[in-house]
Amino acid sequence: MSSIREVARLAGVSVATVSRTLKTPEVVSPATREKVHAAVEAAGYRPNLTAIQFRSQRTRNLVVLVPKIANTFFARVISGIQQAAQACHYGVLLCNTHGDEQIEAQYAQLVSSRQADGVIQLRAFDPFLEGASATLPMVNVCEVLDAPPCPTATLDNRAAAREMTEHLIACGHRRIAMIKGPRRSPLTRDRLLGYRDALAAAGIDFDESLLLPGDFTPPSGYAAAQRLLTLPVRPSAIFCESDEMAIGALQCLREAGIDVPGEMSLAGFDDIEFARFCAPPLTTIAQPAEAFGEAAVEMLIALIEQRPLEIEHRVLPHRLVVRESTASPVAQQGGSPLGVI
Amino acid sequence: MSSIREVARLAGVSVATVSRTLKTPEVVSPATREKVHAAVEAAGYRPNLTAIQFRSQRTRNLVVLVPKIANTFFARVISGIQQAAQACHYGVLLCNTHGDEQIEAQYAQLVSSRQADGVIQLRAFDPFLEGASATLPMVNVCEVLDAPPCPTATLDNRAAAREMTEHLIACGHRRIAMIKGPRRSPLTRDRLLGYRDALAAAGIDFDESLLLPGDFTPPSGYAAAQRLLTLPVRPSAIFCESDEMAIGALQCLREAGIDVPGEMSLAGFDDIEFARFCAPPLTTIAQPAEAFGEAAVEMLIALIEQRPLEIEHRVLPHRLVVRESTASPVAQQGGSPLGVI
DNA sequence: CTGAAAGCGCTAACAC
DNA sequence: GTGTTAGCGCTTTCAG
Repeated sequence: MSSIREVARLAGVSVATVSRTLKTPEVVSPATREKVHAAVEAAGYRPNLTAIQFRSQRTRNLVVLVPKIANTFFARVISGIQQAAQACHYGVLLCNTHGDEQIEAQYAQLVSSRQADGVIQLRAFDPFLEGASATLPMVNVCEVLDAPPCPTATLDNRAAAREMTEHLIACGHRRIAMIKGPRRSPLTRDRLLGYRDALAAAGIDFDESLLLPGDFTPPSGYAAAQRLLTLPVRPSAIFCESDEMAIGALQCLREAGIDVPGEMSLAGFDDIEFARFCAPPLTTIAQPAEAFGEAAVEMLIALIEQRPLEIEHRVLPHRLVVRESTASPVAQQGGSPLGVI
Repeated sequence: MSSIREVARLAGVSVATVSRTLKTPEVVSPATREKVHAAVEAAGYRPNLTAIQFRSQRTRNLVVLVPKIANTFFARVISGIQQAAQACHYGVLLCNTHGDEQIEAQYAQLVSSRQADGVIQLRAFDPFLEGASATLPMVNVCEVLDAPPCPTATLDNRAAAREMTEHLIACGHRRIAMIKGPRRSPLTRDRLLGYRDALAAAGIDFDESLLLPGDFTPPSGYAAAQRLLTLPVRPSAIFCESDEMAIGALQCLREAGIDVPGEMSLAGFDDIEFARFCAPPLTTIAQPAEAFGEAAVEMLIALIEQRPLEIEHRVLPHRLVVRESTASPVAQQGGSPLGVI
């Protein structure tokens, strides 16, 4: 493992000159530059990154705190983060937190231990955030924070939920159930607001019994759908706060022999890859997963490099994607087989 | 940012004693240990990881090279890696290579630059591997390498494909198509071997026209299924080398009005989360994704810490999961609606 | 059991 | 333009 010293010896120059040739070649004469490069080659020199990091107090690493790596949506965000970081010559240190705050805090310490220059958080409710963000560069994306102690990028969840609800109302539905995320999540609360906005605008009474909690996973969607089917007056449409829950709900409806969208319209949220491969393809709200990752990296690096942020809290665009899982409840009498086969 | 020196001053001991208290407490007297711990507390001391890494020539970081982070299967493997690494106090540096060998080589250099202690590769065909693995700790999982230059963990792909084919034959199928992965992949070749083993054992002639190439994505499965439907004599079953391709194929069959499994049996590979939520739920081969990650970490850390490996090339267990997408071609006359709704 | 001191590989003043 | 030199924070001999 040849060091800069070995290269200097080979090139017949000082270590400082080697360092300069590598870092700021313009201040070195072309002739010495040549010599140094030749020596680098000859020595098979590879700079020791740990020494550079140690010396420069910069690691060019970002830590990413994610509740569940294997989640289809998060995986796309991570992919976007990795992509953007790589372009800026930053590395990505990945941490699966399982929503465990202790693990989160522990990993965030990597930054105070100078193993990383900043952290990207993909979730909300963080006591540790409040204290930590004061001292270390941090951003939060995808989730909603009520009093964000750091820059954020989110969706306009209220508007998105309103649009979806309006779409269902426009189809002719008036009894629209909602399978929700965890109760205490601000994100879920915002979406409820949008749902109620749309209801109110259409003069439809809000019915609390049509609200079921879930945890964004298929099994929770399945369970919620089951409960909805036991209601004295069934809804004619179900709006799920994640495609995964919608997929679980779809399974339940299929097993119960209920045709979608013939007898029940179903909508999701996220537009994961499999949404278009459902039977029937799922109406949903597309979230710009990779763009969340890019925004996170962009903002975090600005923070790290002490550049001012133009926008502290970004709102990324969503898009209502209408596929075949939602239709008019009138058509539900006919029950087009096209929706099922 | 208080350093070890500050702690030493506060505790009234030397820096060496502080270092020892932190690293090898057993060689320090209980009394001094107390004093040091108190001083650490008082100073709010956080060890500087970059200094430790630099000094000790160990980073406790693993780099993971993955072709596509957002792939459902890889995401699970990554999750397993992260989990296992965390348990061993190692960090995970994630790199999306897009199968680009230049990027892979560049990232592998992180190790020679001592930014990481070893690399986990999740794919095959790597010219750089041959040279690199000689010098740096590296393992390869999930993929198949013909002349592995490093420890590996794989499936017995031949046996798995044989089992699935046998299952289809046992159902009564004799014309079984296969939608395959990229041609040059050894993994895909092994699975073809297993497919032919089963065919031969059942006395069924091999028909090359039933083999279609794909790239593991849903669109490629869709396209391949389309081509199969134009065949003069259609197969009665399709075996896809990934669930994602099966999902694409299922979409195609649905659009063509072909009932699964009534008119066509369909099988996948991987057992991704959505396989059981397909309509009908997909028969597939379950791969132990997280276990691949754990095996990778275990072997790599052994390599790094120069402990001998009991097994150089591990074969992880697979499992045939029979769901509703495969059935007897005899039953295909009746076409149970339960399969579709 | 503890302290003094010598670096790990690199950068950045500061001289020349 | 280039060389000399003093560390960055920590570990680790080597003495005591």
